[in-house]
Amino acid sequence: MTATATLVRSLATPRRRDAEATRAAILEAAKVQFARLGYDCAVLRDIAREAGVDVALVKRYFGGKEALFTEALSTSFGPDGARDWDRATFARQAATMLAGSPHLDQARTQRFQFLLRAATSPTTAPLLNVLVQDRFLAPIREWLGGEEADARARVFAAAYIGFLVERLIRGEALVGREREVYIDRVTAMFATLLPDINQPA
Amino acid sequence: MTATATLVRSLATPRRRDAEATRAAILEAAKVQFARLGYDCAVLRDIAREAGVDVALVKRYFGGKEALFTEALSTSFGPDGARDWDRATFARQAATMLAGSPHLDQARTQRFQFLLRAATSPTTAPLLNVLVQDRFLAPIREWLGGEEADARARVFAAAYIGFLVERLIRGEALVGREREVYIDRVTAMFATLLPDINQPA
DNA sequence: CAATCATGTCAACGAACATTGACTTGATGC
DNA sequence: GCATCAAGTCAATGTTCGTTGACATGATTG
Repeated sequence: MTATATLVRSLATPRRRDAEATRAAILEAAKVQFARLGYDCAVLRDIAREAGVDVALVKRYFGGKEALFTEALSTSFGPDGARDWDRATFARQAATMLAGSPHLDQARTQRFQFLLRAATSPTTAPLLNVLVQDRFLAPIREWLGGEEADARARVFAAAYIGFLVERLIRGEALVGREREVYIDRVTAMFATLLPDINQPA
Repeated sequence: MTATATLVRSLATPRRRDAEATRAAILEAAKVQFARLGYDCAVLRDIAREAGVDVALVKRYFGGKEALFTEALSTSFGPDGARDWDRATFARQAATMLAGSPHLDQARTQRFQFLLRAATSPTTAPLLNVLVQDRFLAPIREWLGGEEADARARVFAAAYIGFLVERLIRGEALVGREREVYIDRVTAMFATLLPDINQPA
């Protein structure tokens, strides 16, 4: 687990005394740890060790744990969203993404874990509130379009969060037929939110 | 904040040396704190203070922090809603329940917060997993019946949690037309999980 | 009244962790 | 080559918190 990161750094960039690379390594390790453990359980020593760096450098480059978290969180909110989703296959794409292919988009899953953990920690929740509104809810609403776009966007976001939580709780990856059924079901639910589909009375 | 609990205890039950009452006070204070802060951020000293009790008594009555948490979680996992749902109106009933009464129930909100915090902390997630499996998933699965009941039950539970989370985050109650639209949308999603409805390809 | 046990109090230990500042090492410009 | 400064290392400090065991006190029973 730790070995990989340290190994990569020591082999790929054997030169030391590279401020930029060091800073980037710390930030990357921080994202991993914060996503996996949340702000409170993540430990600076582990982050530093995973980056192959001394703990004191965290202070030098970021100022402290909270500042490091803030920067990691902000940069994890990249322009990822639903912009490139196809309207016809939107529901299935979202469902597939939630099912989480073991190899495909580990980075994306990690980011969402990061956000969820940030949202449910009383320490970091305030920091996240604005970001969610601006960079997640608003784009989804705009992309969905149609009547009652706002309500549908919120329902989508809510269901989405629910599936994320469920995946976090279970931990194990979905495979085989179980995965297929899961995707089908979630797809069916998301499909009800598209503007061209009317909800049943 | 602290004053209330201490006050209640000191006035209502002026007699000390009541093991049962002490235990109950600790447990109640624990539920409040764990719901508000989560397992990691909650502090035994604050729990004890809120219960008007010395910290050492936590060990005496519960054994330790984790055991206290487990018991608090377990007793907070009561059967929340109706198991006597009508199959024809199940989806709408569930959606209506999620929309909630316009005035939010504080006790229920606290329980939801508790569960959510428990779910998203790596320390306590495994503990919650078992409870969810036994007391929530299994009954739902049995009630749903039909083909792939297990997968559908899990999807339902996940979405359900998501809507709870969304309500917790927003705080404000749903009213008027907004409430109607919300219920319609959620109903449409839940309806896809009933055994007699096939999901679209 | 005395003995006994449950209940409650107190002080302190030890581990974990963020933080800090002094010190060392390497590179860069003159 | 030497002075200067950035980059990196190391040891230690202070705090928070769960835990622990010894001690005190009130109730109950004979």
